[in-house]
Amino acid sequence: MKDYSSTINLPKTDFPMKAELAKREPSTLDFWNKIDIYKKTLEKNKEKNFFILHDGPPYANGHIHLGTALNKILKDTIIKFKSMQNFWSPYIPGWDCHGMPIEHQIFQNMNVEKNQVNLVSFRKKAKAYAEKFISIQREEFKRLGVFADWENPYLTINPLYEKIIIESFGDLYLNGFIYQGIKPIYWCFQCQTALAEAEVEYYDISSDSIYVKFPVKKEYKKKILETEEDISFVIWTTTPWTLPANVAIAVNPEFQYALVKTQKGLFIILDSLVDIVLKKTGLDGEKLTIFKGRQMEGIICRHPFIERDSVVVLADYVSITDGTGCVHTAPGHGEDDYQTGLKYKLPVLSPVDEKGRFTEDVDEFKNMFVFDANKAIIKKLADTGSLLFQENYTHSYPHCWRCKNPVIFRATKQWFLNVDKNNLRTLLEEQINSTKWIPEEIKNRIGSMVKTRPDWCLSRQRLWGVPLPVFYCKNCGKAICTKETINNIMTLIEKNSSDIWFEKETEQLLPLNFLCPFCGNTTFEKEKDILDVWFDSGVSHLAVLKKNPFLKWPATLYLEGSDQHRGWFQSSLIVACAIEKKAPFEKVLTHGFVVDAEGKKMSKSLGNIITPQEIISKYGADVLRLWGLSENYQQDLRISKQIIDHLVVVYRTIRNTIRYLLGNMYDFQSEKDINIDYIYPVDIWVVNRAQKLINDVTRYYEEFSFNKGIQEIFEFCNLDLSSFYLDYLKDRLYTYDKNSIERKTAQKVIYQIFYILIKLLSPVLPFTCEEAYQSLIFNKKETVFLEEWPVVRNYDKNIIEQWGKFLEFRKNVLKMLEEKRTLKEIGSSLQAKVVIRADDNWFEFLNNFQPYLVNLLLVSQVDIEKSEIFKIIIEKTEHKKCQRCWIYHPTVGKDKEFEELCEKCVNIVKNK
RNA sequence: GGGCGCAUAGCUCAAGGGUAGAGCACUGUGCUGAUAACGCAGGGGUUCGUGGUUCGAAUCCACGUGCGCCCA
Repeated sequence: MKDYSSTINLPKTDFPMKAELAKREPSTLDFWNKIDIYKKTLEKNKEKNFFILHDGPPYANGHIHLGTALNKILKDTIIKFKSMQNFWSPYIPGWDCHGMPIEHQIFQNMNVEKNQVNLVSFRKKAKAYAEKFISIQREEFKRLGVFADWENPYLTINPLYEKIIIESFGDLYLNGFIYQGIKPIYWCFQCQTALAEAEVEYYDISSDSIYVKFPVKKEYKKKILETEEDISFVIWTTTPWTLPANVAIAVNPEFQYALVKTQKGLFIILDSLVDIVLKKTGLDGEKLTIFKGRQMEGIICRHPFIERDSVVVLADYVSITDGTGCVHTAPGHGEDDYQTGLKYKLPVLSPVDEKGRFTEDVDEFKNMFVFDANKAIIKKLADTGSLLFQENYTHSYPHCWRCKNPVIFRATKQWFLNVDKNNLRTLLEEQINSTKWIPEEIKNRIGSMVKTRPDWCLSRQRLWGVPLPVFYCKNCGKAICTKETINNIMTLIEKNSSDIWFEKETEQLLPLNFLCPFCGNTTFEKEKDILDVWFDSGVSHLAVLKKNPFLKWPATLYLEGSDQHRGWFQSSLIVACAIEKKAPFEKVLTHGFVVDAEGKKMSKSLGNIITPQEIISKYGADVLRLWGLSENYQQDLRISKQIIDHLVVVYRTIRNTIRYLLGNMYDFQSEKDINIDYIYPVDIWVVNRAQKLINDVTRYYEEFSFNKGIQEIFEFCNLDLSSFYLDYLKDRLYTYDKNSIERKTAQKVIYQIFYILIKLLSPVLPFTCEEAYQSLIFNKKETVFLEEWPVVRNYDKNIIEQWGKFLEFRKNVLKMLEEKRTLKEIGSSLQAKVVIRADDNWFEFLNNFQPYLVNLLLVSQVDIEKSEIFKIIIEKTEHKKCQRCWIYHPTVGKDKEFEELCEKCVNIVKNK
């Protein structure tokens, strides 16, 4: 038997089936780099509509993880999409460079303490550290295929950026948003320094747990019971030394409290703890009444040993299991207490100095170290008859990470941004309402946060940051921040970076001959605290969007993880509303967090961390991108070996479809070819189907639902192309004459579909699409990213519907064929003859598809007969197989010269 | 402990009161002219649990469980 494979037109392409992305992607990166793709794609859209995605700065510490990778992949995909849609969409990446984690790391490297360090050299080290990780992360982001202005990122350590931070602070200060208040912080009396949350470690210690009477003032007793007897709240504390700062008693509004009559008077105790308290204090008791905590709000008690009121307040953190249910509250000595204090506008007392000794505000215990004062205070309570009970109590307590001593909570003077100044909070809420939040539900989340949030504490007792640009007069002690001082600092910082604040003496930071605006004095001190890093990034829209004429303010889109509701979204919004009276973004899109196969977060201790580097080096960046983009990223995103394996298969399917299209276009290369008219109905269908694909995918991308778009593309490749259209097309492509109308029109369709697919996929799989695009033999631009997004032409819904019905019919035929195949009556479907008994409707419908039914069903014979009932019958064909086109045809054997061929093939072979 | 959210096939996702649906994976099979490919068919679900509303609930309500983010 003769081999005819050399006489048919088989696919031919250099585009390999095996992706080997890890190996191939770097050369695509080189290519992009060489042609300066970011600039080129940008210039294409000069003077077009703006689409400004403002990059939230990742922290310049460590390598990127899957979360940061996901964030950049999403941003990049959106920008690539918008750029192809001809939007002016520059992408200026940023980094957050100041702050605790870097400071902490440098201290560990240097192995010294905060007050031992040379500020200037310390800051140099911190800067170098940040810069090191900026370069590392930059390369890692580039490797993901992200197009950006990598040479000109915005950095919060750039002097120009720092200048804007100072300017913004000054702006807020001069408009009255900034005030000084006091707030408790962790304080190490040994190291004499403030500690951040990350710098405390919790160990168990044994403390004095005491129950203390707080008598209710006479005029408030009737709120509980009309009686001549004294009524007292029994409070509980494990830090007796904080009692001098007591200003309130907290009760839980929802719990039941009892008034208990004992030998020592009437006591208010949480109902469920009465028995325990009586047992411990050795008292007998009788419950007189029961009431809800809520009813006691506002009752005023007397402090047991200081002339001061203590008011009953409500707090839901009051525990049902420990103590007495009435919690001693000192806003100067605890975070919970402070928050409650803010709510009730309680004074923040903190009569303790930096060495942990009582100040003169506590006359009786003045200069006494607070932990030593515990005993003295307990004695005092016992002497005055206020102490009801005392025991040792073991509990977890914060300690300094360096000296390992227990820390104290101590309130210090700090700078705040007043969220209610000039109705700022109302403006924030209005602006939240007029911003488009995606998904919509997150509006509630940020809305309720802003509604209840306290003033923003801007002070940090740290070294690695931008200084709080405030001076204090050495004579009158007043804080000074004026237009003049701010301008002077701005000029200095622009020239020298914020290091200058730490390098120079106070007077050198002030304008020449500066006088205190309050008292005319000439000597000053500079503020030692620095600004919260959230303030650094919170002004990025001013420093980046406002200062660059090629960008615009407000941004079109912010896109960050859902943790940024509390973070950057809020800090940016507050700064913008206070200064510009408007939100800095039009839309805000959020994504979830990356979790493992079980939905658990990734952590060292669980050992379930997967890094982007692992995936890229094994499967390539395009597979990683496909992962992020084919999940619903508005929820948490799972990742596991199985998920990646699945995506590799999806990737291969798409790649292979593209490869097949390319392989059949190797000789399709002129405008003349493109201008042939369609003649086959099935071609017209697939072209319409592709238009619907463009329409659907574009709509999904517009709403950032990439997963839905990708699913549609994938199903198009699989269902419409692979399993039907391309399978059907093989006969036309392979067996007809190279330049026949059958083959050329098929190629035209393939060419068009290829273009559509490549464009729709290029924001998602940039490496693969570029590679495929470069394999195209004619009519291409320098890069696929200079192509324009396909515009949807009108498509005929009727055609799509008709063919949908046909494909359903085809499915039935295939099922019947499979039955015969199982019975071993046929192998290839080309061995089959299909007899269709059709009623009038079906007869008419199927006749529309003649004379192509044999081709469309990939069988050798189709007979349609009219009948009452619809039925499909499969028989084995009686014809002989053509050895060239494999179709079983009645003309096989008719030609003397080529007895093995059908009429069509005989003609083609003879013409060669 | 509080606020916000999520839970549908082994995996990624659909269905938003009326028989739970795709693709992948899996199993079987055809082809050997997309070949580390391609075609066809099949099995696979207490829709996280428990109650409630309803003629009828994956869908609406309540409570719970698990998980995530933020806060404490």
